[in-house]
Amino acid sequence: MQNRLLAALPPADYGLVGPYLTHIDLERGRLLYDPGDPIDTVYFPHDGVISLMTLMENGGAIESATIGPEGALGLMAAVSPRASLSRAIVQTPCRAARISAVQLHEAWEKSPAIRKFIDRHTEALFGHAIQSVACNALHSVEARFCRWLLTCHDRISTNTVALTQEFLADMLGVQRTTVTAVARTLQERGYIRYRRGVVDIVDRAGLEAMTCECYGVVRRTYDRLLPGS
Amino acid sequence: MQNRLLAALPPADYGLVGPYLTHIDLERGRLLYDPGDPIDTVYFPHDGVISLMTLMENGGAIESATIGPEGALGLMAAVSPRASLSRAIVQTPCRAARISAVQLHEAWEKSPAIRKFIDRHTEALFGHAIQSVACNALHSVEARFCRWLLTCHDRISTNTVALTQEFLADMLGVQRTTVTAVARTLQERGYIRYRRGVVDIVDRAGLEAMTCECYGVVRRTYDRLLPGS
DNA sequence: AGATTTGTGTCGAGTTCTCGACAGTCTGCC
DNA sequence: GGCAGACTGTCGAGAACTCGACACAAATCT
Repeated sequence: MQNRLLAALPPADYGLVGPYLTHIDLERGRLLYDPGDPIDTVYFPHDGVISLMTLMENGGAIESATIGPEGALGLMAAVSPRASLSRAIVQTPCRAARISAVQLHEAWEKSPAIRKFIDRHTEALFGHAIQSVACNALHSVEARFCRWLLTCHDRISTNTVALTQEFLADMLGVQRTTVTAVARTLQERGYIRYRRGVVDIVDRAGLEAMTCECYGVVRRTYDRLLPGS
Repeated sequence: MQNRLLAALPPADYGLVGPYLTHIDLERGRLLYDPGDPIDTVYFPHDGVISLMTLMENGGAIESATIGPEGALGLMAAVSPRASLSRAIVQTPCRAARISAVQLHEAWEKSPAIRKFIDRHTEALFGHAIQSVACNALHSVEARFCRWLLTCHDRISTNTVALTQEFLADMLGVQRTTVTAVARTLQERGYIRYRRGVVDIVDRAGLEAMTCECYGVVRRTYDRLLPGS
């Protein structure tokens, strides 16, 4: 599996970035950026999920968007230098390619194809964010729980996700007890199985029937704007 | 009052767009874009507020971001042609300058200053969106009501906002009866006065004390990234 | 093996908000 | 002036979620 943005680049354009890419493994929980950090490195996940989290004054943190193999973390820094607006942490263990923002900026200056996919990615990520604004205001925790699992499942190659209910509660911005209750009903319906720190996705179709439209909307936005898988 | 982006452009750069700007009045409620519409025109408000709304499948609509004199509507279309992701409607009567996306794109190609402010604006708008994701998940209707009023107040020159509770309920994604209840407590505390279709802001400091941190966070993001008023 | 830490199950009181209903009021239109 | 339509006030049942508390279970450490 390979990052979809990189994979879709024509050879000549890939040649501008390929030599500067470093391949790394990102372990779960690794902190890549905090708000205010200068974005000096751009990460292209090959699989797995990176979460963008908005930090609140009380120390809380809630997920505001995610990055997977269809995109990249810090991509806007290729246009011009900037600071991170959010915290970025590695959600699932992740192979990735990274490149310095400076090198990517040079490629951006030379390649229309690279400028185009960065522009498209920015738009897709914005679309993701505004859909989440609506989702968080309108939809139940149950629907959002399913959406989160499905989005994660799309980006990994297994049916097993390592996460604690406590952590997911933070992501969704709800109480841990609420997550426990939702997880129980999903397990009773046979859509998932879970144990301490692990969730298995058993019946994707079941989750899809229970999530809100936002899952599909965001997914289609990415499919429309960015290279297919 | 003048759009802050345009006002901050050096004369030489302004010369690239000035001749193509048309000044217009936008009446309240006017629909500028719906999802999927090609963005052929960019609007620079001199005062007033334009709302970006995410449409849901059931016909509902909820505000996901706002545009005021510190920014512009459709600005990303200056980079390359695209379709709107959301509905854009005029929230308060609004003087504005408009320019065709094609003309603005030509200015974008020639002027580094224009490219820079468009890039900054995109980032600020993204910051606005991700803060709203968190806000909608974590904060009470009361706090969000105050935030909405304050954000609006920043962008108009009067203490009077024309809006119905029904409409505001849609913006916030809550029931109209909830808005009524919140409005009543704010009036009892002397922060606002309202009557059919009109809200007067009486005590800004009171509203500021009651809103969430998100108001200040978004405002500071704009101040940091874009030209001051 | 025992001790400690971390994650989960459950309970219950309390709050916030939903959702439907209906009456009353204001505004503009004919 | 009267009518129609749009906006607001209020009520009440019920659902969703919060928040604190505590017991229990699984993983980790020594």
